[in-house]
Formats: sequence, structure tokens, C-alpha cells
Amino acid sequence: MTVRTRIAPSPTGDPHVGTAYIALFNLCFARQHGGEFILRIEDTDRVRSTAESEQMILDSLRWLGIEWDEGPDVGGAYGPYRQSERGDIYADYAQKLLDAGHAFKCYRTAEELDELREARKAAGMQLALKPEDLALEPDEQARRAADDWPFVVRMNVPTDGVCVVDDMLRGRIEVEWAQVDAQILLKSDGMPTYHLANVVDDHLMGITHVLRGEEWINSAPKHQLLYEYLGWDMPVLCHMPLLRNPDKSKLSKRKNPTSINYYRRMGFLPQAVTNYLGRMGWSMPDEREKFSLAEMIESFDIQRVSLGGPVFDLEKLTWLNGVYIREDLDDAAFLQALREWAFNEDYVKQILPQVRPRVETLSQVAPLAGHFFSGLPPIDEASFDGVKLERETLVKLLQFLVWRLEVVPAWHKEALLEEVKALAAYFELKMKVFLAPVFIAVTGLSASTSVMDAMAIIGSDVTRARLRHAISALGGVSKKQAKRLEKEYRDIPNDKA
RNA sequence: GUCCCAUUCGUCUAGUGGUCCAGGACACCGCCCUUUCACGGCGGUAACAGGGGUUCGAACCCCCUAUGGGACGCCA
Repeated sequence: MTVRTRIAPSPTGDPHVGTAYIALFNLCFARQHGGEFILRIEDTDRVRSTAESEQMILDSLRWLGIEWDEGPDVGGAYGPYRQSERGDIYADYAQKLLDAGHAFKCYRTAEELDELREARKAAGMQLALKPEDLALEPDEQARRAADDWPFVVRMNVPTDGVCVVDDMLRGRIEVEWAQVDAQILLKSDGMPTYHLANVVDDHLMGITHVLRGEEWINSAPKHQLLYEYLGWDMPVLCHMPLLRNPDKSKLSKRKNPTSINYYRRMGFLPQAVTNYLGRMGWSMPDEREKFSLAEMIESFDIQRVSLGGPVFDLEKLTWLNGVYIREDLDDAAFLQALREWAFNEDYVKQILPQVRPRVETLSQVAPLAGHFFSGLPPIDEASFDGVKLERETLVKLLQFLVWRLEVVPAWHKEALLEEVKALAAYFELKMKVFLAPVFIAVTGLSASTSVMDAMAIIGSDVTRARLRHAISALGGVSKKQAKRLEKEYRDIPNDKA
């Protein structure tokens, strides 16, 4: 048995808890059956991740105790396109499908596709574009081909009948073929889409079982059909429930701290986080709350997964973490945990230059630099009394900053400064005025160390969490407000901010 | 809008036709322990989404409705 999990890369290297969640269940399933567990970062367009960001994700999984076996060398170390010696296996398979009449070249432009979709939406029809919807008049097709128009390779799909997909947990899932669109397999730049790469890789790696998130259910018919076209055995599928925000939507960065790094920096123990993830949609046969990864593997049974999307409950995770600290850590281990967390030379060294010019006695260090060693500062609306800005503006400012910081590709002081400068310009505020509320949000004080340095040192996850915390301390943002803010944010001209 | 998946206390869950007027955990409340605060101990509030079937019997099986979520990209 060979089980795999695919990981969507992120440019910032933020390892999503949902990723770790799926990886954990793959691991337990594989190990319980004495099988292999393979991890691949799926990055077919070679744009989304860098070697560094991949490494960050892998480090976080290792931190959680999730260990994987390397797979056979099919497409490169962690991503099918990372090596060139083998040539383009995906283009080869796409050609095979083309030759067999299972796929076709599509010369439609983006504008034409938009029109087609618009028309269908207006008519209240299902949105799936079928091969015949996309077909051009034969002479037009020939003309575009002769003129070397860019094209994509799409798969042929039946127009009627139902497709039955088997799921380990859900049983038979029936989808009408009419709902399945002519999926693009090869993009116009010659790169495969996930759907093709996924099927080809899994086959070549000998994958027998695929445990993935529920959001893939709708793609399963396409994948199944591709296996059929290529004459390959299909792995057994299992779709795990999606982790949810408290409002039940899919766990997202905008509403929750979703990065493993956040929990790490907030001082959660890896075994507690892993244990907690193991309680999401799953339970031990004896219902015990606390268990190690080894125990989970030992007792693992995929049939014990419950399908309702579990809400990620920070409070319960925090409780569980406390149980670990109290029960599993003696003084020596506790000290060790503190060292690994923040009381180590690397981390403290970053802080010293911030502190030295600002203290006159050593006893002033802890109060001054406390924010480097804490979570969310105890602030409320009154904390912002000294800031001469309307509450409305304050919230907007912090919210815009959070949004900008969500997408900065690299987290270092210079990059952050650029973002802040741009936003300050947009608000037409002097840096000093702009940064005042940010200062309070990040450090929890009205006077402390440099806020830009602090943000760089405490990292993206904790910084964003503190900014969000400040927004809610100021009364939060209503749904209506959020909509308005989002619109305004989108409309910020690029050259200005 | 169309399709798919789901639905047990506020939250995580146990439960796979009788042992369930539904059990555990977090949170909340009360009491005890305690020089404070925690921890710990004891107790309490609180749920089978609704309606129809099937069955001697349904949280559990089937159907409908409702609600929630997901998908509908030259993203993964």
C-alpha cells in the first residue's frame, strides 16, 4: 500500500493547518496498514513556491512529528517539474490522449470563454463547458491552428449518463456527466494542470490510496475518467471533511490563524497540536482526549472519521496544550521547551539590539521586551485613546494593513516598510501618525521597541494575529462594513499604494 | 443559478435498529480544596434540524424539506 498526500504550496511558506491535518490522516492510515506514506508538494506551474518556502512547509510538518517516506523518483524531489532530464512526461501523456481521441485542442480565447460562461449563467444553466460548447466551426478551428494560435489541451467527457465514484467513507457518489466540464489538461504554456499531473504522478508512483480534502470531490469524476482513458488502475479515494472557521466556512487565513507557524510561535507544543488535529473528525475507540501520534497510529481506523466539518476550536486546543505542559513536562523538559520556543540564543540575539539603547537597568528589560515573548496583548478600545484618529479610520487602517501583510512575499523589515509607507501615503498620514495605532496593536504599549523591527522579529503570523486582535478590541468589523472596506481596498490604485 | 457533500449539547465528539427519557471532553455556572490565582475534585445547564415512511421497535435504514458547506479557473 502506498498512500500519498499532496500539498498546495504557498509563496510565503505558511504551512496551513488544513494541510497538516490531511497529512496527519494520510500518515496514520498508511502506517496503520504498514504502508508507505508519500508527500508531494504540488506546484505544477513552478510559480507558487520557492525552494525556501517548500522547506518551511516541510519543517513545520516535521515539527509536528509528521514523517514521510520519499517516493520513487518520478518527477523530481518535490514537484514534478523540478527536473528536466526526463523530458516532459505530461506532454507525452497529453499527446497519447490526443491521439486516442480522448482529448482535443481548444483554441478558444479567454474572452470567448467568459462570454460562454456568462451566457450560460444568464440562462440559469449549469456552468460546465462541454466539448461541443467549445467547438469552433471546422474552418475557424483550422484557421486558428494554421495561424499558430495558442491552444490548450482539454479532455473529452461524456455528455450524458452518470459517473459513479467510490469513496472509502461516503460510499457511492453519483455525478451526472453533464455536470463535468472539458477539463484543461495542458495549459497554453505547455504546463499540465493539477488534474493531469495528479493522475500521471500517482500512477507512476504506484499510489494505491488517496486521502484528500472534500473540496476535491467534484474533480473525482474527471480523475477517474483519465485513469480509464490511460488504462490505469485508479487509487482508492477518501475525501476528508474540511476544517472550519467558527462561522462554519472553510478554515481560512482571513478569519483565523491558520498557519502552523502561528501555533508554534504562540508557544503551543507540537504534540498537543498534532493531538488536537487528530481529534478533528476523529476519535479514539475509547474516546480519550489525549493521545500521542504513535497511539493514534496504533488505534487508527479510517472508518472512525466523522464527516461533518469540524470547527477549529482554539480554546480546546489551548486547554489540551495546558494538559501536556502539566502532565508531560517535568522541570527539565519544560525548560527545554522554553528554550526551543524563544529563550534561545538566536531569538534573543535579535532582540538585544532593540533593547540595549532603551534600558538603564536590566530589570527594565522584561517589561520593555515582553511583547517578544507573549501572545496577544491585553488591549481594549481605551488603549487607543492617545491616537488622534477616528475609530472608523483606525479600524480601516489596521484592516488594510492586515490585508497587505497577508500577501507580502517575504517577511523582512524592508519589505514591511514598503507596505507601511504605501499605505501611509494612501491614508495621507505621516508615518509617525500611521504607525501609532500599529504600535499599540503590535506591542500592546504606547512606548516600547521599534514596531517595524518588532513585526519583523515576531513574524508574520503573530503580527497579523495581533493586528486582528486590535481590530476586534476596537469593536471589530461588521459584515456590512467588511464589504465596504473590501471594495475600497480593491479600488486602491496600484501606483498609489 | 447548477451539481456534490454534510447535519447529535455553543464547540469537538460517542453512538452503525432494542443496553440512549442519548455518554464523554472543551467552554459556562455552582460547590469543595486552597494564604491569592491557577491546578485538581465533585455537581449542574445544554443536543439527535423538521416532516413523512420502513419496522414490534429508529439518533441509527429510505424519501422529502430546511439549513450549512464545497465545487463550478489556462489555482491547487
